[in-house]
Amino acid sequence: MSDALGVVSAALSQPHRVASLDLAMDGDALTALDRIGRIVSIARDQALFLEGDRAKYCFKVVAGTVRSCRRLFDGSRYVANFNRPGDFIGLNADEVHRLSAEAVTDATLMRYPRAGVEQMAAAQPRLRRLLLELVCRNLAAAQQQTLLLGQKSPVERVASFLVMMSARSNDPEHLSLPMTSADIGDYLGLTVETVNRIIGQLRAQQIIQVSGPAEVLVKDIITLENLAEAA
Amino acid sequence: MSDALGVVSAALSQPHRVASLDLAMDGDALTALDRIGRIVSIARDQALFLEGDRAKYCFKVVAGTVRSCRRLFDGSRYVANFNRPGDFIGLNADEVHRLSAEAVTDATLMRYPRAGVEQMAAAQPRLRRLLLELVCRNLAAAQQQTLLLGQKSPVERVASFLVMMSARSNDPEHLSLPMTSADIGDYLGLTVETVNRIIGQLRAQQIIQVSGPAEVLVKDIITLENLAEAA
DNA sequence: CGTATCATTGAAGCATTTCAACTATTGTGG
DNA sequence: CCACAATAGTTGAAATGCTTCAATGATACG
Repeated sequence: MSDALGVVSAALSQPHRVASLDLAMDGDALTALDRIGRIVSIARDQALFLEGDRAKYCFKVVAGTVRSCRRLFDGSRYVANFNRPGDFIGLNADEVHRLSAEAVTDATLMRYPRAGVEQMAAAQPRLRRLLLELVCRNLAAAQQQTLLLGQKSPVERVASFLVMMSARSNDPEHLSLPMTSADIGDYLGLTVETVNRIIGQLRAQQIIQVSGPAEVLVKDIITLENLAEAA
Repeated sequence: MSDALGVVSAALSQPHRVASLDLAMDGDALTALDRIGRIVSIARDQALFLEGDRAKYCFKVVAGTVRSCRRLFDGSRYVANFNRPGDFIGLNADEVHRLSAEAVTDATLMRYPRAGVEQMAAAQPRLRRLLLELVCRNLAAAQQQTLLLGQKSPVERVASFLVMMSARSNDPEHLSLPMTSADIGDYLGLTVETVNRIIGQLRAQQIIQVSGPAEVLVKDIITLENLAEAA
């Protein structure tokens, strides 16, 4: 069996659960990791790695936004995650990446050789636990997404997405959505048109306000959460 | 932060990846685990534990089929997994279970105290690795399900489900589907009617054959795989 | 300044859902 | 062991709502 030291794309956490903050508490275990890391940069729409690539490295987003996705042979695309600063991307894959990672915006990342990470994890229980925690968090997020795609209506999906982004944002009222509608659509299992129409509705209902390109203001988080909740 | 020794509901693996077999290779690490386990039985439709319950134990299915699911306040239900013999169910949850586990059929399981599992894992690298492998496998399965729900058509979903069940079956041509259409529907994000209509189509096309209640014969796995594949 | 990409809006088509009725099966109590 | 009740599967018809197709408008970028 292959090595499975899963370092993982730390996915969007479910609402009402802070994802990054409690990670900071264990920051020292992660900064230790940084000793074997190297900064890499990547331009918008460039691939960090492709599905099927040998998983030699794993990454942590330092700045910018990255998407984990897969292209299907019929041309459609499936977006599994948006990765924001602090999130890990990488290799729960056996030997190869199961998802591609592409830069939504110009991005800066920390790159860690997987072998090194495994060595450190083997020696450091705290780091090990932290990495496991990340995998579990990702699993929870994936299951949450499963629920969203399987049971929620388009409006609920978009509302959930916004609530999720709000929960992850530094300022919960002020969202920056650097990804395109197509990205969001492929993430939520909807077409671009449907996503936009729903955002239009939410705007008309004064629930959100579009302040600029990629800038959204949440005016009524309560209503938004009510719309989101079918979970 | 809570303990996150994630032992995990080993989900249905994606097609073309054997899930249980390679696990047997590391069986000794798992049999060691059995020293702290206890056999428990559960009747059809009974809950092993509920979403929100304190996650004191984790389980391994010995016989029967279990579903991991969640009930939404609007009455609908979301089935995350079907767990078959050899699969682990349990606690990637922080302190509480995130999903309920209910018996699809009368079932026998091995129950392990989580604290004990964590102790053993801390001491045994092989076991640790094995459990991590299980978590990662589950994550992969959840992402696969995400793709299915987000991108695939109803026919593709049902075909995928059958291919998946075939891949997990001892005899790939002979499937036993103990779960109800409602279970399958909630798993695939479809209504009972749609599931049944599609199964009817597949039967009419001689791709499958329903030999008895809960018994399906796969007559044309190639076509089935073609129908399933949008991934 | 022009081009390519992305967002927006409209209208039509179609597939799944929803609703409803009926049949079959399972299980239970008499 | 039969009969009835409850659950599950099946089929049909209508409705809804998302997708698809198409065109326009806005924005970023060369």
